[in-house]
Amino acid sequence: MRLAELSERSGVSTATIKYYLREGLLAPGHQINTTTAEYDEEHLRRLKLIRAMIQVGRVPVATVKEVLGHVDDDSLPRAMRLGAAVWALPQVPEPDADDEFVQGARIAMEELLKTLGWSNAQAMTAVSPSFRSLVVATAALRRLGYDWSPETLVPYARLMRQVAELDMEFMESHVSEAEKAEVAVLGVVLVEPMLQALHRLAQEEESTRRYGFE
Amino acid sequence: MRLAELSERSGVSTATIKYYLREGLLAPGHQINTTTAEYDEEHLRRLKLIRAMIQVGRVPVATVKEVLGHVDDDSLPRAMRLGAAVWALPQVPEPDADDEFVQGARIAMEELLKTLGWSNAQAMTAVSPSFRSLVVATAALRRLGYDWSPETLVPYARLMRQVAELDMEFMESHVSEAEKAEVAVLGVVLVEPMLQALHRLAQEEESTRRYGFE
DNA sequence: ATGCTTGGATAGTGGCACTCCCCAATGAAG
DNA sequence: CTTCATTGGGGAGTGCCACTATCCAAGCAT
Repeated sequence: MRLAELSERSGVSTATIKYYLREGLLAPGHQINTTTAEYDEEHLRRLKLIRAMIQVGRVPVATVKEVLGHVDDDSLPRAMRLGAAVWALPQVPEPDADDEFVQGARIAMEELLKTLGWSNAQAMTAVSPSFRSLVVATAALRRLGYDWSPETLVPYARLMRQVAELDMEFMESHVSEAEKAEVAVLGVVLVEPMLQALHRLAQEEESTRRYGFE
Repeated sequence: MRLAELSERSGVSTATIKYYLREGLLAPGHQINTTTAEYDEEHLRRLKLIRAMIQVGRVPVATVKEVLGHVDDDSLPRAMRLGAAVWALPQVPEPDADDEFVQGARIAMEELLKTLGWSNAQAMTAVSPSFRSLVVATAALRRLGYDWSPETLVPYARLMRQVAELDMEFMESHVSEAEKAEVAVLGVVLVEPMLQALHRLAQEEESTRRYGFE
């Protein structure tokens, strides 16, 4: 298939596909001659994945490239590919380490992981971007005067652990379909917006159930 | 307090505060004369909230204004203020209604809400931005060949319902502190990044527990 | 009197995700 | 064989966003 067909079947304009090719998000097609390149089903699938990451997952173009690089890195075992890909996803900016709220939040979150017994996560606290996000969000809440303590977070964390178990089960049941770490990346990039949407719907539902429209 | 002090105590540059004032995010200070305005603790608190929404919640400036407008709308009851504020939050763009995947996803998600018995959410399917996000994400997954059916989502939705219950409990326990709908907005804008971070940490933990570093 | 700070306003910056336009080569149609 | 739309490639331009910089006249503090 040529560029025009790839564009039509994916719903992405040729100009944008060219842009992705230039940025190295999409592998070049098989070059037949100076003015013709052939694309296959794998290109189409990859393009759909890229679009989903950008539009649904709101992942920046540069980050998509990095994430896909990790996904394709055959030298890494599966769990590490997922880890590397997730670590590349955009997170909150580095906090000011001197800030008292940040320091307090960090200690509280380390305590949280200890309480939960998440030993792997505990070992990663110094470097994990997810842990950093957690600290930054907690610090922001504390700065606003909310005592967001480990005890408050423990039930949230246990629920998210159950969500992660569902993720893993979904992955396992689909390994045959696309055996790459792609499924894992989708599990983060596309499932997160769904969780967010479900969370907001659940809040509306619960809020209406409790308080009605008073 | 004058502008300089507001800047120092919030960690936001005077130029940026002026920008927020211009954009109408922050109420003007009490004007003493042509060249002096006085700000109070409420301004400081509001500024911290704005910063948290922008930096941690990644909410665009224009949206922050809209959300705060709903939060301050005394003519609405609490549940509706929360709803209005959440609806103003950025969501995925309007999907192509003609797309077959979008249509299929919409039907599947309506079925999901029916199964869950979320009657309020069900009544809102036509307009709720959260429902739309859910449909768009599901359609993207289906387009990639994953049969993401209502049955797969039910356990996720039940877990998010439990999360929403925790949110409500947190809100109730803090009504005294800042009785406005502010707490509810925080519950969405700041809790979501925390949930996301916890989700990713839980995935890492669960992935390592199951597969180690093979 | 002087020099710094104030609010107010305008213009500029840098990043991002495209989008437009031009090019020479080419393959398809008549 | 001639026309002509299409191809991949590349550079420049666009629109939006969140600031950021600069200028200004008025005032307050010393």
